Amino acid sequence: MTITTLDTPSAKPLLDWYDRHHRDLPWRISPGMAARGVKSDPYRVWLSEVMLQQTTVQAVKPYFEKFLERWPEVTDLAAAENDEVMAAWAGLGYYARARNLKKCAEAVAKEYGGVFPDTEEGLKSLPGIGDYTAAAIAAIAFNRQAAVMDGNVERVISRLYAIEAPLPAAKPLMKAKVALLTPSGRPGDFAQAMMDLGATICTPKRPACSLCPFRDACQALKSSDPELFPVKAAKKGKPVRHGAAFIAVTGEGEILLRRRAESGLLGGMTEVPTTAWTARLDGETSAAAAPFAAGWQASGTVIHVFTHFELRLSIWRAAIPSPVDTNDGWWEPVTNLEAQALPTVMKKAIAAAIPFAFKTSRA
DNA sequence: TAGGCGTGGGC
DNA sequence: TGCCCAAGCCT
Repeated sequence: MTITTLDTPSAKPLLDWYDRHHRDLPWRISPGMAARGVKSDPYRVWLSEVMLQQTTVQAVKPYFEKFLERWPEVTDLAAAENDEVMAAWAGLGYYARARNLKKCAEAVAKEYGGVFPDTEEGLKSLPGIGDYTAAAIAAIAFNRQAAVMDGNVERVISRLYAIEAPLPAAKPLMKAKVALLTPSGRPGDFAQAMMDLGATICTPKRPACSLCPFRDACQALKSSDPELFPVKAAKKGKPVRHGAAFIAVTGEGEILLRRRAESGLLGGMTEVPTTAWTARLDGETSAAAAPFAAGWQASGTVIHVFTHFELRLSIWRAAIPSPVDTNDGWWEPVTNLEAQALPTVMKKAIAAAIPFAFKTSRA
């Protein structure tokens, strides 16, 4: 790979654009404040970056506020109960992030005396912090000249240089371009400016090129169509899996819940009893697979789409007078479901059998 | 390395 | 409406 500085534009127009058009976000120090010496809190930067992994700003905002209010410092999070953290994360998705968040907080508290390491290498050694997040924290919280590359930056760079090679193979080339473009002054603002640009101007569809600070330098705009970039490798089809979920409700208004295995899909989260989720549609989706004998009644089907498969869950409901002894799980009052670590698919399953179990109809 | 790993919004 | 997409990480 040959990289030259000859075709590298200046970062100054981008930084000037950022000074005027940056987004105000709960975890962000505005460039004006930063220029006056206000430092961003590494804990807040880390917390927001982990939450923002593959997750939209709008989805993250309420979770960030909730976590910060409940656990104001990394040492507070380190001392929290795992179940509390998982319940607080419920609904945000990619639950391995929550497990790693807790592990990371504990490592920072115990191994680093409650202070985040200030180098990419040190940060990357922590659970849940990879290439992107390590560079982002190093740049934003510690003002290090790290090459920050996320999906936004990939899009901006691929267009700026009209990179024809498909992702993910083209990543090293793109990262080298980012490194050349990253200024030694204001590296954190540069990283955030690239991401704001990708989120608001250099969007996947219908980019607003006339408003872009790189409009004079952009090779895709000059010689092609920016919307054609980045080029991506072909995707594969999404398989369908089937299963059954069982919602048992006692006369006292309790529901049978249990805890999923610690690792894997929805690891460590709470669920209602379900069969295995298999590719085949067979007897396993019938009431014969229920956790105990009762008058199980079909209550429709819930379809939930995960990243790599579509789940069709047959819902079965039973009203029983009092709790039944089961090998695992517990009986939880329906009025206390909001406090459980229930992923969205489980809220949908419960809502299908008990329409008023949750405040919002969506789940 | 490529696949596992959630969820909700936009078009 | 079915897809694409969103501040990726881990194995």
